[in-house]
Amino acid sequence: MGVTLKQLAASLGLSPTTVSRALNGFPEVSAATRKRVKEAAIRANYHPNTRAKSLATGRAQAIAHVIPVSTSHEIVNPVFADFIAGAGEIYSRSGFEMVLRIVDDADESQAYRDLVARGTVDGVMVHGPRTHDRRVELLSRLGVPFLVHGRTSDVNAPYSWIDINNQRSFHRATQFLCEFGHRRIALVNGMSDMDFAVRRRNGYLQALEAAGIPPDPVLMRHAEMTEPYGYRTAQELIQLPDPPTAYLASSMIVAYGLRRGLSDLGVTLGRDISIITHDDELSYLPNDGDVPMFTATRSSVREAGKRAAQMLLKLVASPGSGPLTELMETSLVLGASTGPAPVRG
Amino acid sequence: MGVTLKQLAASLGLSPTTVSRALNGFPEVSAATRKRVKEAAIRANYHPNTRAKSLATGRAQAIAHVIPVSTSHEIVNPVFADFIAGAGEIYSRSGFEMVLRIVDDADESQAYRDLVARGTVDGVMVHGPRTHDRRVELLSRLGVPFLVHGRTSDVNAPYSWIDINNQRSFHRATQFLCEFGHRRIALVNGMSDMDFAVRRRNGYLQALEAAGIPPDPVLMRHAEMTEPYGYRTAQELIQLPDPPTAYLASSMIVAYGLRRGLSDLGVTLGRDISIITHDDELSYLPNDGDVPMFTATRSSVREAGKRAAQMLLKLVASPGSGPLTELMETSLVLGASTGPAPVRG
DNA sequence: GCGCGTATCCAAAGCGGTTTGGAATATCCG
DNA sequence: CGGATATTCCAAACCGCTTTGGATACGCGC
Repeated sequence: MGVTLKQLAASLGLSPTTVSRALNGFPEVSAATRKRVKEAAIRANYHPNTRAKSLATGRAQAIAHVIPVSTSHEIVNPVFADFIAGAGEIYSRSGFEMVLRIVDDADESQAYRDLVARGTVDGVMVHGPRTHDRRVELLSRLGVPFLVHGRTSDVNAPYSWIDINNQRSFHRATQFLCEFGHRRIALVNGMSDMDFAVRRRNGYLQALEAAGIPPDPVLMRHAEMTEPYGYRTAQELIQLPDPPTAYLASSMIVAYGLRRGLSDLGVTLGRDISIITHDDELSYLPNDGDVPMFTATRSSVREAGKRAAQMLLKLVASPGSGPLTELMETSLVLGASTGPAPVRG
Repeated sequence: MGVTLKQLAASLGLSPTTVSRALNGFPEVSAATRKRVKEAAIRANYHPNTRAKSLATGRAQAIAHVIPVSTSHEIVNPVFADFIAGAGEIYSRSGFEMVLRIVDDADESQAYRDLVARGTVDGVMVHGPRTHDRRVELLSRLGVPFLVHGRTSDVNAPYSWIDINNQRSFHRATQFLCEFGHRRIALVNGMSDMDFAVRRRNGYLQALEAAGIPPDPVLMRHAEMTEPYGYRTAQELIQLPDPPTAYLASSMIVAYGLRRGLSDLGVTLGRDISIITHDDELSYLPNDGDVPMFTATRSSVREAGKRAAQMLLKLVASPGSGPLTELMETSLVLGASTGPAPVRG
């Protein structure tokens, strides 16, 4: 353990009060003393004890990220890693700590209560919101600043969130495919209770309707976004009497699966069959270059993490600043995986 | 904020002392009182303030995970997410908090000093060790319990770690390929300064030597483990005058890239060319089924996270318990991506 | 009835900081 | 030079909990 304020003060022949004020930039201390104190602090490698400080000030200087992992489908969404990397950068710059909680969604409510009652953190980041997410109501009631990465429907109370424009993205992507003459377009989506999945489906359905294409339930898939899910889906759908000529994938991982499933059957992407995927710009799955492999709706989840952290810190600093919201637009990036619908034989 | 101990005590007509002892199971309190206190605590949704508690006890009840992210190669290793999910499960079961630090490796040393001097955590988990990692020495000197996920060479002081047997895994995998008649085996490895990459290369080299195959530097690749890296490598190596008939990949992501690179050239895995990959059992990249897609050296990184957390908690509980080490063996799982070396035309 | 052990509870002193309300010294001004 | 005003520092209370060292009351044996 390090030096305490008291020890430092004693070694300088000063009171703890003065040392505290000198280090925290209060005006009631002479410039000479402040300099002397600061130098001594560095020399002694003095760092104020976090717990004591936050007990005294009432601020925890920490943000919790609560990551739901249900026992049923134990998938850790790979976007968390990049989102958290972005947020962490902001936190350390602001002297905040990031507390991570992996929580089974069965006792999730208890986890939030606990976190707030114990005063462990000043704010909460909510991950993976579902369509009707009770956490928003719970956290509002608990009166702790929080920000949702994504949104949830059917909640009347206002709340702070950051999200990408899922609906518009998938609308555009679908529209783009329609303009290329595709009429059988499959939607390979995430779990149906996730809010983002619903919004993407809405965008998809609206674009189909605008193009006068009746939606086909067989072409709309929902599941955990793994690579084999993409593979399986491609292999299944291609056997349909009237198979899709284009696919919309909800993540790069799924898109890789689709691609593998299709190319195993000798299909050439962008000629025989088209794929558009959402691309979170995960660092180990870059979809870049002059002509990216996939045509994609692109948005950096790492950047979202940065902004989310900034917004949440603002909410913590001034709780009255009302609900903050940010809707990030995605860019539709043209890659090698799309082309006009093949002319029917 | 919740109820305080003092308030709870006042509402019961008891002293804070007695309430504290009642809740923490001390014997100096009557069964009747204890029952009364516990019930009141639940009714009032009382949770002891973490900061006050740990200030009083001197234990932070928290573990730091420090994740290095260098500005040069900003990759967030996808295994972190699953490792952390495993560790987090153990922590919450033991009432510990997980503090995450994303740290630029330039000021990494400062981050550890800070963390310890401030008393923010009781223990530190070290991620992504390099071959000569100075962090081990630093943390030993700071006198904080720590555990390395992986190992580092050339450190004389003993330290605690958990690792998979990288060398043995890649030895076995290489040997397996040799027995199938392969003599041109590429190693598509991670960054060369990472400790795991060195150990895997050693295993590979030893197996080659045992089989009487001189190593070819051209076939040994090192880079950040992205999918395009695998793709590019496959496309490059196949153009060699004497191209490899088998590949060893350091991760599923890289293996996917290799597979894509090869199948784009019309290669059939397991017949024309073989691939063995290391498989961390990432939840969104399952390599399972009756016949997994890839023959793989398999080891669950999530399980490693669990065990690592348990070990670190043990170190924190009894610092004298000496360095704890665990070497996890991998299993070599036969999949569809390997077969005998093709007979030369 | 007295002394003593035991059961039960409490007052007060920390833990390491911040912050309020002075006190002591220096500075200024008429 | 005396009093008002800054300037500079400090003692002590407090944040919410644990824990030491009693205090009180009770039961028991002699």
